[in-house]
Amino acid sequence: MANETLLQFLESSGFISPSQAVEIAAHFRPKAIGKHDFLLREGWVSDEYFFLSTGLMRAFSYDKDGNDVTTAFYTAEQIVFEYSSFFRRTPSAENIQALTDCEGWFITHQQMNALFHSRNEFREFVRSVLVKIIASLKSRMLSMIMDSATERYEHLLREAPQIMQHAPLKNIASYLGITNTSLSRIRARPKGNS
Amino acid sequence: MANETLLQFLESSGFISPSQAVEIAAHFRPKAIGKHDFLLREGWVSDEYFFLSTGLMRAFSYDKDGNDVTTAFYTAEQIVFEYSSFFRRTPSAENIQALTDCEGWFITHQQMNALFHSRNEFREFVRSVLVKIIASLKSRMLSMIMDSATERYEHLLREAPQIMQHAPLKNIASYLGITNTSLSRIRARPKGNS
DNA sequence: ATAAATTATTGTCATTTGGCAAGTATCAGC
DNA sequence: GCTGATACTTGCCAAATGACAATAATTTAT
Repeated sequence: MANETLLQFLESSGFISPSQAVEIAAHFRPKAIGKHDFLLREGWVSDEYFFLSTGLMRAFSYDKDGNDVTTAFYTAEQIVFEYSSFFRRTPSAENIQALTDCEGWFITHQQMNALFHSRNEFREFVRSVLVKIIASLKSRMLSMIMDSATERYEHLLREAPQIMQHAPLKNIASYLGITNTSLSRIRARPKGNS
Repeated sequence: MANETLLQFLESSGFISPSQAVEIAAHFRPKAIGKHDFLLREGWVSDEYFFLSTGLMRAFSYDKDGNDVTTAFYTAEQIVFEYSSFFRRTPSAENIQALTDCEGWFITHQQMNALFHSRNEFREFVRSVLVKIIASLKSRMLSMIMDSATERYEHLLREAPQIMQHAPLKNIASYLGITNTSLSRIRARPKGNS
């Protein structure tokens, strides 16, 4: 497994030059995760800053009735970790699981912190990753407020078809904030109908 | 206006010592915002990293029908800025407005970046602020998925009564993702009823 | 390949929430 | 204090979504 995608991801942030990317990427170690295996389990402290180069993952926790709720999907070329747990060194409330066979590269919390404090460009990179996470959470939040379930579904279909192809519908339903029954009906409804 | 609350806020992050807090706080300048005035308007680039020491603010934007949607409330002792706009130097999609007379302290983007790169402890502080924002967005997201409108309302009532006291109900309604009609009914409903 | 388990769809009906309009209360400016 | 504007409440009904249960389809394990 070569690390081209990692190099490209580091550079695409706009803060890291090609030669810096090579130096930084040298700290990352490869990691493969089989379908259905876990990157993180509830109660663990997230210790890996994981770049997903291929595959699909999801994060989930449980509601008060014990139902599994998907809180996030992670498609290729994203950093996957549990932000609160990782930075605060607290037990994670979430699980992160592979929906397909996955491959990627990781550094530990300690390595990440060392790079963060020693390299301006990596610092900017880390910050930009956090800002990107905030922006996507906000837009999902806004969508929950302003859009109907149907619109949210169609948006996901348009923006992330990989998810539709590989994730079970019940996971997609809870991610969209609806029941699987409703999702099933939305999908059955002839498209373009009001 | 003395800066004790700012000092205390910096220290309470756990990353900044009292003497460092004094040095860092020295860069902040005081700012007062009258009720209904704006800290940020749609289209501007957010350039102030603003610590709100007293008062209440809200962020809002507009949906496709032109309705005002409250995206966030900011109570005292929080950093107020538009994350994407501030860090990416792009025009803000949101407005940030004072709901009561407000006072606080700010540094510019440039000052913030200088401190971020020159001081380990401030760097950790900035990161912890971003992580806190992410955590609160996630818990609000989860609440949108798992809780009923009534539960979300009661939760807000419990966790942030200042908001209930000073924000118009229509702002609270859009923040909770419901219409003001529905909020009105929820409030009218005898509490504890199912 | 088969059986068991999981996942997805569909029917029926209840509940929640929304849309609109009328009426009431509150607030801001003069 | 008046007056107009804005905000809030309430009634009526419609639309969206959920709950539960019965299939149907698909996946997984053997």
